[in-house]
Amino acid sequence: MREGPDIARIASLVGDPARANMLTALMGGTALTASELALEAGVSLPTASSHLSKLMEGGLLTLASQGRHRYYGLAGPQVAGMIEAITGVAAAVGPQRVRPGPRDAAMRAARVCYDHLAGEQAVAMLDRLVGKKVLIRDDKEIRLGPSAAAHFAEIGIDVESKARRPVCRACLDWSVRRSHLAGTLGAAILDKILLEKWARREKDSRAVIFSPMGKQAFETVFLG
Amino acid sequence: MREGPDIARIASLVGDPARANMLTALMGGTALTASELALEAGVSLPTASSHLSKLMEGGLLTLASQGRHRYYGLAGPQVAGMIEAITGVAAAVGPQRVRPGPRDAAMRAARVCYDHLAGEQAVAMLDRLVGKKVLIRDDKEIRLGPSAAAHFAEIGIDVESKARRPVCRACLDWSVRRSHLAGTLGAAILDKILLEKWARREKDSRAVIFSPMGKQAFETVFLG
DNA sequence: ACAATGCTTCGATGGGGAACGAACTATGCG
DNA sequence: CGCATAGTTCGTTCCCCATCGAAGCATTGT
Repeated sequence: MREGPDIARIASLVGDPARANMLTALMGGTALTASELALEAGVSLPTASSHLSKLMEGGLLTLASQGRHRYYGLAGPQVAGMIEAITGVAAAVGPQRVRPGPRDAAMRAARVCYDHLAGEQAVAMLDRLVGKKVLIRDDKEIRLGPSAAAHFAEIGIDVESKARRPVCRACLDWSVRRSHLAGTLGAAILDKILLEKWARREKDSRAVIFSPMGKQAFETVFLG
Repeated sequence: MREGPDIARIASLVGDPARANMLTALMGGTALTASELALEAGVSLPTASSHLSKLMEGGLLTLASQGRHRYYGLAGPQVAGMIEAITGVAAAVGPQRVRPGPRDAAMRAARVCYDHLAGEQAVAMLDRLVGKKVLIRDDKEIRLGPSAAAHFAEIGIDVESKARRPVCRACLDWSVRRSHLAGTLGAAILDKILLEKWARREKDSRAVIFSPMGKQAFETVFLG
């Protein structure tokens, strides 16, 4: 019978699906509110709150209170490294799934992540925006570049942040293992994509299917 | 709501105390039988068997049947790395135990991590090898330098990689929070240390105790 | 002061899974 | 063969904890 660092305690904190989803969401590097995390995890607010207090007690999260908002974030790089290690094993061991069907391919290409676009398309888009210096990537953070307002106004998107929620946020993509764009800007872009009918959402799935013409338009506007 | 690699599934496997004890025991690097693991975990044989089949199904263990004995071992370095990462977090946030005992000091100084050396000694060694440009550290990756083959041949270690496993790999050290050397080269070095009797393994522990002379020899060869 | 929002606490419910004893299978030994 | 050792499977019991609705605090806005 062994003793030492209580590894089971830490692992079991990550071992609940709701908590695992929350932690994965926080891997983007930005702190999120309890409500946002409840959405990410797919549980009610009371349930999320309970989970969050457990994660706090376990030392995996930090809390920054700002008025009536409470921003939860990962406690540090060591915790992030642990999540990444677990994700690595899960990814290595997981693909026991029988042949990735077309749905999986579609999911990898483009899917909804809460309220914004994720997948290869989304990662390519963020790369391009950063390449054109419309957005500026600092370490793990993303900010608007000087030309951002003009650039997005042309497309018909207002980058003024009405809500308190950040305009830009990096969100880690599990299929590509790189960041894509979240935040109100990411949400606005997804809205536009669906509004212009460049793509439609697959029913009962997070996959986003672009029409041939829609893909062309998307690439012209965001990857051009 | 997120999807992707099922991290909760993997984490919950580690999240049970009995299973966590088994995995920790297997971090020593040697495969153990079901009965031995039942003892380590402090559970009955049927319970242990049930846990082991779950760990097998989760892909965390390998099984080698030899007659009526069934030897369970960690599935690979990636799994070992994950356990180390979790241990690191647990040690960092853990209930700062009243005064670290001598055993803990020994563990911090040098211990076995699956099949290679970890602890302060191992971190110092990697630093020195990188300093001498025998190894080259790129971001998170470690490669052989031009002089590596000659350098290790002198010591009696062949750096030719026969297996598919990488020769060098960085492994995060929970006690020092820095990387040490894993991979086939790391394993070969541990082999040499034990073969030359520079150090012995503490019974029922992962600690590696250097003799005064052995430490001297080790430092001459690897830190000189 | 009152309403609205964001979040936590409380209490009741239900399901999952960890535990063990007993019975069963498999390998080795005389 | 029969007996012993090593492990797994089965069935039962029991406890922990994830879940949600309702109610309670706290902060902000009007």
